[in-house]
Amino acid sequence: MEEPKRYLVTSALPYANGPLHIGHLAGAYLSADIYVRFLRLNGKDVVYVCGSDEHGAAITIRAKKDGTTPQAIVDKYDELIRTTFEKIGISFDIYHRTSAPIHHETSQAFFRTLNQKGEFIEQTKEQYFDETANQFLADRYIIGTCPKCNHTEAYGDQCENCGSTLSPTELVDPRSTLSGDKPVLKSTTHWYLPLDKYEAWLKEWVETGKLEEELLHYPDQWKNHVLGQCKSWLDGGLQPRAMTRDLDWGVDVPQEIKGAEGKKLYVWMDAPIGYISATKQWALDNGKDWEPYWKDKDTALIHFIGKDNIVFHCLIFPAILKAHGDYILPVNVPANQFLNLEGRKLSTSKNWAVWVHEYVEEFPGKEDELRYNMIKTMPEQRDSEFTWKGYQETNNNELVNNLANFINRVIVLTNKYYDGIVPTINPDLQIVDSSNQIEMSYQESELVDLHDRLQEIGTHIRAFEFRAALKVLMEISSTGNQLLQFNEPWKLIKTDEETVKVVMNTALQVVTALSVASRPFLPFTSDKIRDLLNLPPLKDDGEYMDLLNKLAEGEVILADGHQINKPQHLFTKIPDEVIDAQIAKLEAAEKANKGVSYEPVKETIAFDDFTKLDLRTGTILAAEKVKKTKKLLKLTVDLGFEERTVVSGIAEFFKPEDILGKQVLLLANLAPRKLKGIESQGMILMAENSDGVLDFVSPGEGMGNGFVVK
RNA sequence: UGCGCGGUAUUGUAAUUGGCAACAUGCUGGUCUCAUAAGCCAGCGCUACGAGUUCGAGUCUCGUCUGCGCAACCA
Repeated sequence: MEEPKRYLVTSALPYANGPLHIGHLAGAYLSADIYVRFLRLNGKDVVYVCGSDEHGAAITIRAKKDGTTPQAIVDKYDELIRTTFEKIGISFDIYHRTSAPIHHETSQAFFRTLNQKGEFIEQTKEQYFDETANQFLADRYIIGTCPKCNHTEAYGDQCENCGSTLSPTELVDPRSTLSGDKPVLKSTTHWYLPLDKYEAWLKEWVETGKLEEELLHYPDQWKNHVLGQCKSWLDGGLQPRAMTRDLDWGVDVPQEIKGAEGKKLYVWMDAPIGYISATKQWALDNGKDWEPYWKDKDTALIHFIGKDNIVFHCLIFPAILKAHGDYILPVNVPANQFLNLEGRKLSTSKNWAVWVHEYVEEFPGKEDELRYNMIKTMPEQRDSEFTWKGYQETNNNELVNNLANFINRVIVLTNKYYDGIVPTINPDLQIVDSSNQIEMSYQESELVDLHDRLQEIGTHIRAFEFRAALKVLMEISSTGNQLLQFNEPWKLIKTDEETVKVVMNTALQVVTALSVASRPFLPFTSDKIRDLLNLPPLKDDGEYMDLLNKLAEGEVILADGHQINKPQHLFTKIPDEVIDAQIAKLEAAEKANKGVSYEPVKETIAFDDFTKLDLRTGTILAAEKVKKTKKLLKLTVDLGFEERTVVSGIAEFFKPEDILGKQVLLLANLAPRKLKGIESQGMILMAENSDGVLDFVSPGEGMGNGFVVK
């Protein structure tokens, strides 16, 4: 494949129901930002689009909970996310929103075309319906008792307490979140995308890069885990997937289509089309034509996402694009894995996160410090980890001691020796080369190295190896330090002023190169270095390319006689107190969050209701894991007068051998029910804390079996 | 339970086709004094466990343990 004529780069649309945390940045935004900044610096035609994903059931529910409207929720978070991105330097060409009219039109037109081409199949299924609210209920609108852990507030699609994936019909005692009533099953019709029909070409396209004999991408350039996950889905067989929902918040199914009343587009149909509508808006704003970016085969479409979105961007969205026709498919989907925080998973609901909007408030002017650390530990191939200690170390050891210190040394010496004017040199003089430590002319040593390293950075960035690229950037700074060390201009100045000029001029060329090469990673620092050198800020328009060309021609990149500015520190050390405070904050926030998670006391019951429960003491005689389950144990409990078989969802907390002989309380008159084919005759009483950890509720020492609890 | 991606020095991360396991940090020693007590030089330290294929395995195969994700099952 040839060099593409233009690039369309997307980052996953953030969901507008909460602020951004560092995991978002590490997943889909920093990497894309580096990539597009680099392309722009090489004079490429690139458009980088993103926007807020503002539809879906979660937002309506959030609005109801907060006593406000969905629009108010998305307005609030769209604004917060938008400004946060801007402050941390993510350089979108447009940050759009899916609530915009142009998006509604675009996604409806897509649906219309697919419908007209007969790509959809209509299917009728039974779904819960709230008769009071007079509407069908999305999975998230139904809560009930989790069949696994008996958590009473489980959602229709998932129990947040035990993490089980559920379907609404499995919930015990389902209730509608709208009215609180028990919903009824009613049939509803939806439009399904027959992914099974596309499976063959999707498989060939993903695995070989070929579609209808045309090579569209090289699979070996895709990341392992991306290919792996696609294969996993493809091998498992794709199923038709509903592209519509019964909701009142989202993009309407085009109303002229029969049966469209009350139907909205499924968010995963809606959201990726947001990339297209954002591009359209960008084109309108800038007097451009959007179509080549999506329809011309010379365009490289690249989706930056987190690993949770792989299937949507590698299979479902391509299927939609191809079913529509005329559209190109992504040439790569460089998904990142997940970033952990201090050894644990980031969690919005548990408040275990570093919020980016808080970071930029608390660390003003330190945007690049966060970017640097996150690029360095970016989860490119596997999950990685952010720690405050690590953040401090990379800042102090690498940014301050290496990069900023080198630049400062050069600026200080230039001011001291030459009043800040770049010295004119005698090109025949030799200096000590930093890599070979032998005497060479400055041309053949440092400037050639510099050229090679700059090119190497580009190679890495094009291969989505951002950590590796950053490493090479720091090597440039390291060799700068070596250059000064080996030549010792502060000594040499006493004996050989002419050679010192060569050393300093060379060092200034290195600093100039750094001002450009640092740009994709550390945009704010790039501006600061340009200012120190008294050069205009980069316009992100081919400067990297110009620099490489000049170096290749053996030309200098900072001219003799140029006046630079006075020294200023680029980075400062971050002391322990600041780091300790952040760690304390993290723990406090989590604790505070825990404090509010007590379950509310249930409604008052009469004594008679209590006496209906027959609670008995018993001893666990036998325990074994129920096959093919993660959570279930089959227990045999001795009640003195009889033995009971009980299936209990405690396998995640207790090993069978550890609970033999354990005395427990058993609800003995619970109606038996079958779990994985085993009849469970009762329920073991467990206490559960806010982390979902279970423990037995046991009688004191020496109590026999079979006795009544009252 | 199945599938996918992982497990590398104190810590964080590397390692095209199998070929001397690298970088940063850390620690030890040396050295410079332009610089933000920074820099530079030298040294120490690692492939989860067990087997197999191979002249040669971090890399390939099998098993065990284990982290994460996805899916299935699921009162």
